[in-house]
Amino acid sequence: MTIGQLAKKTDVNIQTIRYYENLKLIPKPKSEYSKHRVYTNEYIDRINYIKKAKELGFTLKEIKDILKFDDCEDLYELTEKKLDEIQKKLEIYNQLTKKLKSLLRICPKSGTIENCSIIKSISKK
Amino acid sequence: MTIGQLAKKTDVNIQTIRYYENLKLIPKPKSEYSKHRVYTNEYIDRINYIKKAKELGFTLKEIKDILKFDDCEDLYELTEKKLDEIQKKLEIYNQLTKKLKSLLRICPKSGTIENCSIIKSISKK
DNA sequence: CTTGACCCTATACTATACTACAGCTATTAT
DNA sequence: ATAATAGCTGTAGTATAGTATAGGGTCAAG
Repeated sequence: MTIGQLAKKTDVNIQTIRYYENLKLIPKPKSEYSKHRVYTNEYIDRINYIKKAKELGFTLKEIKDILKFDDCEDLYELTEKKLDEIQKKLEIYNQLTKKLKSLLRICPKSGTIENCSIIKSISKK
Repeated sequence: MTIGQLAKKTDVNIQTIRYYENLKLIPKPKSEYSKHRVYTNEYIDRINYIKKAKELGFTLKEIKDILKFDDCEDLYELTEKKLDEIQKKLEIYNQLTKKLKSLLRICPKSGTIENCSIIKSISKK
């Protein structure tokens, strides 16, 4: 399979595949009879794996680590850490939602900026 | 007030203040008797305003726009858009939390990676 | 009037995750 | 055999929000 075909099958950009290769997220394919990269089907799995892990909130750096793990506990800890991070973000976004909603509720939606409640709220120290 | 004093009072890096000036988030201070930047107290307010707006989830680019608004409706719309964005992120993070929690629940926490449920989950297509 | 602390500009670097482009080469189809 | 298509490397650019550094200049105190 060429890089273009792999790109289509995984719905990932060609450049991105080469970028992942540079970051050593995927191995350089052995392309004995060609000067172009020749991929096997395993590469589809590998890239889908990376995509899945990204969806789970892992960074590329962390994914590189995951791919090297051979001890389950390390991954457990990383997943716990990740959950923690995400819950912190959740809290921030929950607060933000409340704040913005209340700003929108009290906004007259018209008039000049001088009387704008949103501006007033931002200006408060 | 010098830039160093302003930096201390607002708890913002000196370089960051100059960076904001470059982005035109804060005006160049008129420093008639000096070749250094001389700030008035208004600059403290301005920078705190920027910090507040950042907390509300606005990007620097958006804050620049907010600072130029003279119509309340424009800001209302931007705030609505921002709320929408944040709610989308909230949803993603909520789903992520559920997923990661269930991964951690079923993880044996020990043993080799071959039987790891987290890995298995990531590998699922 | 010198010295030390602070400030100046401009440029480069950080992190993250790509994306684009120039200039060239390989492969495939006709 | 030739042309079209696709691939190659290496470098640079994108976005976001800064931080760091080199090589100077300025200011205030003693």
